Amino acid sequence: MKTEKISELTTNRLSVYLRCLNELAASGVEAVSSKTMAEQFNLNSAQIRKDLAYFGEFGVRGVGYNVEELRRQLIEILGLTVKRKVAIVGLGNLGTALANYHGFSQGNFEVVGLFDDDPAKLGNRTRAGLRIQSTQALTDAIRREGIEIVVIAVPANAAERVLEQVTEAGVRAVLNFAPVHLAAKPGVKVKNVDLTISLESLSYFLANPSSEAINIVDREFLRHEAAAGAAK
Amino acid sequence: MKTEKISELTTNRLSVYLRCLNELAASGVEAVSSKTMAEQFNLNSAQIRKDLAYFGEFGVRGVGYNVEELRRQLIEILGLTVKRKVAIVGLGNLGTALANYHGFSQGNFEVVGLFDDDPAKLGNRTRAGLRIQSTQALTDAIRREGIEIVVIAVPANAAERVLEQVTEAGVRAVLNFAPVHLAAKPGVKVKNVDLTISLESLSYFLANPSSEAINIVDREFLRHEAAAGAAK
DNA sequence: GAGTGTGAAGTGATTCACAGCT
DNA sequence: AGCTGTGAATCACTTCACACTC
Repeated sequence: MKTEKISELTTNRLSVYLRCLNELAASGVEAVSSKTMAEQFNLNSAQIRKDLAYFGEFGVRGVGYNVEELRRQLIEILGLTVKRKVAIVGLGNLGTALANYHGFSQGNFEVVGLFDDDPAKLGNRTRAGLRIQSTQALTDAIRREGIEIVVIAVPANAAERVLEQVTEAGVRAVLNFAPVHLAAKPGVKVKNVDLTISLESLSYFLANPSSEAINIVDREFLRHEAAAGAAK
Repeated sequence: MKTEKISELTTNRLSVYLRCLNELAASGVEAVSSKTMAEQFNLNSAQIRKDLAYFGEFGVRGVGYNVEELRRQLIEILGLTVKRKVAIVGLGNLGTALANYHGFSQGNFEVVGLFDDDPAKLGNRTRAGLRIQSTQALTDAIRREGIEIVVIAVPANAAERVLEQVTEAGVRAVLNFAPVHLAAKPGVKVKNVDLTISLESLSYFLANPSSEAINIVDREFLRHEAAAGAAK
């Protein structure tokens, strides 16, 4: 076990390993080797071992990893032992979608607040029965409810302002769907999901079929897309 | 100008540059330097110059880049001169959201088909007035309408099957929202958007505040998340 | 024999630094 | 003087290969 800095590429892969272990556990499999897991996502087995070794010695030489135990360890490492409260800001099409999206409220993340500027939307409810509130109530709600993650689904020009407001209120984790680069303060993490980049990347590929270079495509599985930029 | 292999990290950044140039053009700015652009997304100016230099010599030494011309060039490079037809498969919460999502149908991408297996959904219409069709009609529609991009928004266990079907029908670009690693055939590009990984990544950060290492966060802006794995 | 944990080597991406053009 | 284009240097990530344990 080392105490180096952990790359986000590594932690992203931990999520994937966890998913894999969940399935194995559900099928009653008790042990698994890095090689077996590696084959599932064309990844190198050494990479899996290395990723895990950053956090401890979870395996048994000659045997492999105990599925249940490794699963518990990953849950612990990823901080999934506690439920995180989530607020969604911006209830346009995408925000509304996310509010109704099951995988979102499911499991370890619970959407507890919806906020929008548009007076016409106030009071509307999503399928889950949550009421849309004014963004003026956001700061209060974050503090009162202990909201840890904010999803920004507002137009690009409003995103920076929302980030400032929620950072001010003490939020340190933000999932940003607005197509802008947000400059986060140190200590605040912004993950970006940029559908335009994804689509244009596909467009590039369609326009330049030669870019298909098989070995590259392969290796690019699981690089992460975009993480925040702290100022300076 | 080189003819090396272009990394997806580079093409993702091209999208960002284009966005920036669109704004500059809208504000009437005529020329811009790599340094100015770099400051906007805390990126290194050499990286911008290098990214662009893969495709040609667009700048003028001592002066910078002409906004309009570089914009045109990027549009050309990214294949955004033609409109790409898009189909969405899986009209659950997320798929429906995407179908109604404006940024999607806007600009260079046009959603022309919605497909779902659930008989109860058939015939339903989205805001834009599109009818949901059976997935049995998918293969036909792809060929008839010239659909180039398919968005997969079905549950994890159905995603692989959809990928096979649309690949079979000739689609070479796929945007996958299902939380699984899809093994694409060579020549087919799959971009993954995995909200679970994003959320768990934020959870990891909340659970391990020490992971905040400022210089790393900075550098991680704009790495891409996950691209397909071709078999083998 | 099988499979982990890990230094060392290899590969790829970013940044530096500067020659060369305007 | 200012800014591009690019080889060289640096840095980060992945893969190899093997000592070690069960």
